[in-house]
Amino acid sequence: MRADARRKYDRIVEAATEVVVEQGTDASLNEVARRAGVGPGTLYRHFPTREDLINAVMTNWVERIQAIAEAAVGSTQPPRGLLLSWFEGVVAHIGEHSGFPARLIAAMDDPQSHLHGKCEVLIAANARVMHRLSADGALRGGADSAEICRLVMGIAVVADEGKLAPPAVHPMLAIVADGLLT
Amino acid sequence: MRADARRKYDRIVEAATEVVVEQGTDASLNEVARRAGVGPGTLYRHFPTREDLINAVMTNWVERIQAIAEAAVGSTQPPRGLLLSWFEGVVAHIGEHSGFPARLIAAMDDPQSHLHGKCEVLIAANARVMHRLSADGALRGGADSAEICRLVMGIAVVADEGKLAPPAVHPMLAIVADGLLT
DNA sequence: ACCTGAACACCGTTCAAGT
DNA sequence: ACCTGAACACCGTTCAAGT
Repeated sequence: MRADARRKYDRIVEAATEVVVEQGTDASLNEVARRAGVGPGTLYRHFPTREDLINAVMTNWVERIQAIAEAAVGSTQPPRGLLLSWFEGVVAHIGEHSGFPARLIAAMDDPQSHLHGKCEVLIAANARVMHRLSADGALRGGADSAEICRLVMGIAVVADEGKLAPPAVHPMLAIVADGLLT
Repeated sequence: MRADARRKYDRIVEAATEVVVEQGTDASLNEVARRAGVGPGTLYRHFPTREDLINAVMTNWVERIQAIAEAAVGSTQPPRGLLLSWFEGVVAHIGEHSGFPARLIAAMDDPQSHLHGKCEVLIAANARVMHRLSADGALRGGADSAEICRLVMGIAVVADEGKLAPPAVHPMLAIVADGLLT
């Protein structure tokens, strides 16, 4: 990639991050191009699909979700508290950008999607937490990590769409936790 | 309402039903007007907002959800099976029109929405089922009907967005059922 | 090799003009 | 009283023309 192209690329991602934070994942791409000081064609050249762009905006999302999982695995809390704070972390982190939960769910069952890798990261992170609880004999068993992630992502959509504050999300997560624990 | 207006009104709802069944709740309103053989202005005169139109399309949704709840309340199944088939019925019925689950969730916390009444119907129907299970001492208690509905609607969104078949939805509902039952 | 920006087909929404 | 359909501002996406 030529130096000037690289520069434009960076400006686009920068602008996209701004716009997505303000207006969510469904924001106008022309607006992004406008704010980046770039023609629409240039945006499409670098990011042929909207998911490509979102994927670029969410680059460090991966590390953060892994860090949250790590914290849960290393926690000394009792199982229920540990599971709940992990779930709360996931919902908060996924829901930080409005529209993102719904896109993640769609990407889950579509290996074509550029966001599919992010789903796999989440599933793996969740599996680590489940494994830790399983070692303590705290888990009922029988539930696949992908299923659990889908469920929690569904709650993230509810929180996003209904603009719910964390305390309003808690009761739903509590039901799920009770369903998973022995 | 004048007779000719009434006729146009009916044709719009008819066309909207068709289009929503084919393309979901986000379908083009101009397309609806086109198919109804009506100017866009006429559509807006009868249905100032998109939710107004969807609400009209979903008129008999109410009776059907109540019938499903009735069937569950009168069932002789053991609690877990009863709860699961109620939930499955709800997810299937809500998810019949793509995009509808997400709209219902948004309407839940927005009393302004014309779809808000539909949410209340669902919450009431679910409360009846919960009451029946509670009488059998099968419920853990502590969960509000609205919370449970939100959770199930979240699963409906997951099913909708991920185009999941009923068997793929079952594991998530099972976790929720286990979380609610004693 | 890369970018621009006009152009196209679409959408939601409004409102003067008609009957 | 009710309807029409042209009109407006927007959007996603493409592609000839430029550097």
